[in-house]
Amino acid sequence: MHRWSQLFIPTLREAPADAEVASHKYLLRAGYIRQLSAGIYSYLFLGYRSMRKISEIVRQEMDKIGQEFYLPALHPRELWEASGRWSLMGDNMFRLKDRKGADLCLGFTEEEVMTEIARKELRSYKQLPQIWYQIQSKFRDEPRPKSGLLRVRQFTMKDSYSFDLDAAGLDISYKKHYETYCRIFDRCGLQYMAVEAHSGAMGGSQSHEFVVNTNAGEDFVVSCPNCRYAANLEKATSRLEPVEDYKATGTGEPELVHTPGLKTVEEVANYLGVSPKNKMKTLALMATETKSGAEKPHEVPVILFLRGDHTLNEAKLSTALAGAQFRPMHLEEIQAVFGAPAGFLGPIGSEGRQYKGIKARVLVDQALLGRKNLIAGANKEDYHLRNVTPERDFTVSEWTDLRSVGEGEGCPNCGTTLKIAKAMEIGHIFKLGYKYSESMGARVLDQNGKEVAPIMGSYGIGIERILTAAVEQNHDNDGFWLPAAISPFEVVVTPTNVKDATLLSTSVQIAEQLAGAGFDVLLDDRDERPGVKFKDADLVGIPFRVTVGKKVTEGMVEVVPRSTHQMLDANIRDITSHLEKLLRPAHS
RNA sequence: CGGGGCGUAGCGCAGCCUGGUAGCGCACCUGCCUUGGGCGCAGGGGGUCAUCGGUUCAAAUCCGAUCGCCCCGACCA
Repeated sequence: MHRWSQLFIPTLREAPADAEVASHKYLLRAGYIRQLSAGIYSYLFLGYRSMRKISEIVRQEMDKIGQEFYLPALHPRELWEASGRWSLMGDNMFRLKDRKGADLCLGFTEEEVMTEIARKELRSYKQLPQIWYQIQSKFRDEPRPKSGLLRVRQFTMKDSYSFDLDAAGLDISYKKHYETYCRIFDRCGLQYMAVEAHSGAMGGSQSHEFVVNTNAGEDFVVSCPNCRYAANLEKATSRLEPVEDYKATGTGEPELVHTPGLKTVEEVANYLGVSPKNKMKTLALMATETKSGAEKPHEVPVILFLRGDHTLNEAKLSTALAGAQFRPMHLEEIQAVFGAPAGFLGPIGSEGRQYKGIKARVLVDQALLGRKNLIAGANKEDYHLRNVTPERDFTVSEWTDLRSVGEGEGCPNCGTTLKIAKAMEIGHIFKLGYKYSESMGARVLDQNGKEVAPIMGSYGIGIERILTAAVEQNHDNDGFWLPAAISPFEVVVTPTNVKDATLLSTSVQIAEQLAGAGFDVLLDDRDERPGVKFKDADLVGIPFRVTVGKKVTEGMVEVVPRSTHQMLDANIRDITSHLEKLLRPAHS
């Protein structure tokens, strides 16, 4: 049992003007956290107590499938050179030098350290599978820390890594993590979704994100209200309504139309009285590729074609370009590649286009497959073409999924209209494949005595994100309430007046009784007016309050759930069983 | 990094345009009063006005630079 009067719980009437999202405001106001610098926070008593409970849930569940390690946060450069990520991570990595001038970095994630251990220690298939995890600080020099604890530069991550002999083994390790993550987030009391995710430039064949719906989130998630389909917008696909193609005009061959000064899809479609769905959109980009030969990176022109009303999904393009960086072409580059200005670019002749002798890569979105008689740019200023038909008028070497799912489109599985909502990522699981074991040289002997690289997976949970998500999901104008399992206390006992000896002694007795029954109890024994205590109790997230007031003379107190404020009178004799029903429903 | 905004007491803000006295609310300390939703009265403490430099008899205020923080766009737990 803790006594509020002796604790440091610095609650604030007003939130600092800098705080915008609910979780940031309320965690500050409730005295959970204080900011030290951009994206760097201190956790005070209540905040850290909640974090410890979250970590403990994660630990208990992870211990069922893996083994906990504790790895260094300080890593030598050589380790990251070995995996090729020392340069790849760029400015996102915190780097430093030791007194001898040797380069070090702060742990961004721990594939390298784990793989280093595997490389040195694992020798035989008999030692596989392994699942190793830790709960540790991670350091990322984010370009833009934001939204309180949502995007920070130092945070706590549970990260685990699996090593298996083959893909079938990886499937099992992956599934174990999937199920474990569900148990963890269930126990933390979150409403979450597992969605298919973009595996990023790091490769890897399969990946799921665990997300929580909230407007404070930074991702968009596409989900089907009917079947179980759910995916990050970066990865999502949809079923498109069929589009009626126009009848060919004239000879049916591509035919120039004069479109003076009309550059956008909208303008051209309006002018010609056609639908953007029957127009092609052309995008011209420059990608930066680094050949595996490891010389200097060079730029490759990339030409993309999409349906006129569709938008490019940059994550999908990134996958199509194997992770290469890209940027829009400059106007001079467009002129040089197409011989025409932006706004009038089109597909005909794309195969032969090049820039400074480097042949352009041409990608065509799948939604154009089978379409006919489209409107497209003519690669001639102030002209477009009618009757453009892919594969007849220009060759398509790659049909690719490049478009973002739009509002109102159908589920790829069942056709029901998809929902798109903002979400916050709280966990992510990846099948890594052989990337690290190969690059770093981890090898075991298989049953035949042959040397093989173990196949890996990597799995993360953001501990602070769980707290942040819970606050985002459960707040009102007075503060927030946490699921009991991750709240710093389960119940606060509030005497309305500590100068009244009966109220105080009854409160102490109730608090001790509840603590004795295994509840995590806070006694608000401060000499404050009841209003102050009620306001603070509402602010700090504790899910239940027991108010000890005048009714003690009749042997009664009030039990108030924070989420609803629906107070119930309870007999003091029954207070323990009353709270057991509320807080331990499974046992009673 | 590109764009925008802001730095004055622990928090929220005014003062700056038009240079000369640093102010308000909350919080904090003392006393009284009060005790079911941030109560009241009286007294009090606390500020290198982000930093550095310039202009001036005189700078929170005008000028320049730097730093920090927040927000909007490319990255991720």
